[in-house]
Amino acid sequence: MGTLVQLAEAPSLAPVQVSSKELSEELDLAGVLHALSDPVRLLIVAQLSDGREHTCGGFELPVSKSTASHHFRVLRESGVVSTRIDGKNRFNRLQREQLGQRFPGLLDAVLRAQAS
Amino acid sequence: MGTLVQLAEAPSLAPVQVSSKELSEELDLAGVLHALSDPVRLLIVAQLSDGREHTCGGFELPVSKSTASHHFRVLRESGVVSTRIDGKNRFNRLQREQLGQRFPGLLDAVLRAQAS
DNA sequence: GCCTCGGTACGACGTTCATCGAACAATACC
DNA sequence: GGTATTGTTCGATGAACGTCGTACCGAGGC
Repeated sequence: MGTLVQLAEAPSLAPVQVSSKELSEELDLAGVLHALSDPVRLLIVAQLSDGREHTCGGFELPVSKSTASHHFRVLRESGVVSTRIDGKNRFNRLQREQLGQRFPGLLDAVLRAQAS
Repeated sequence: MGTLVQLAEAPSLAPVQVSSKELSEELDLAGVLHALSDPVRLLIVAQLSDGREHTCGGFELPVSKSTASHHFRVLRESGVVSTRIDGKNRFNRLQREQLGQRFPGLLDAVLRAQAS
């Protein structure tokens, strides 16, 4: 079974949040827009818009492995994407609920614009 | 009467487009999102969201005059804002129609998110 | 004419960014 | 144990960005 990092079974004194933004941090509008303002990252969110989980390697991206990892980190830290670790895979998922709650209609508009 | 720069009466061999994007250039999603991903520029579009025209000096911005001019240029070149010259004033207006047509719901979602 | 006012253009400066290759770490498989 | 596989981290590098002050320019007012 896959376990989220912040729910690791170890007695973690400082629970590391890898999957998405800390609950205390606010979703920042400028930060989210910046995360979405890169063509490669728009490709990622477009492929994630099916609502399913995708591993980092499951994307067709025109950049190197390390650059792709960088873009996943930007999306993670901005709160657009969450990551669940399972074995040697990272399963990424679009944070539709949180984003839709904080910025209603924003992600949908971006996805619709990207699709056209 | 104010005249748009690209309609200047002078026999301009290379018509300068100041007010907004060239008609030939496409509105670029990543470019628009990048233009909207700065706090100062979000302040500008928020104050422009009343639909009326505002001069560059009519904004309350926490930056210098030259920096503000830079941000207006980014908004202009991305197609978010158009500028009409009248006398010694530049009147800026939000490009709601063009943006709404190309990216339906996007600007509205950003403005709603910014307002909250 | 001169001077002010509104805004742009030009450098300059420091920061951030996107990109890469190489090294590293963790997991799974043999 | 050894070896892939998956993804992150670490410099490094060049480009873009945000910021500023100063100089500049066009329009109006004196």
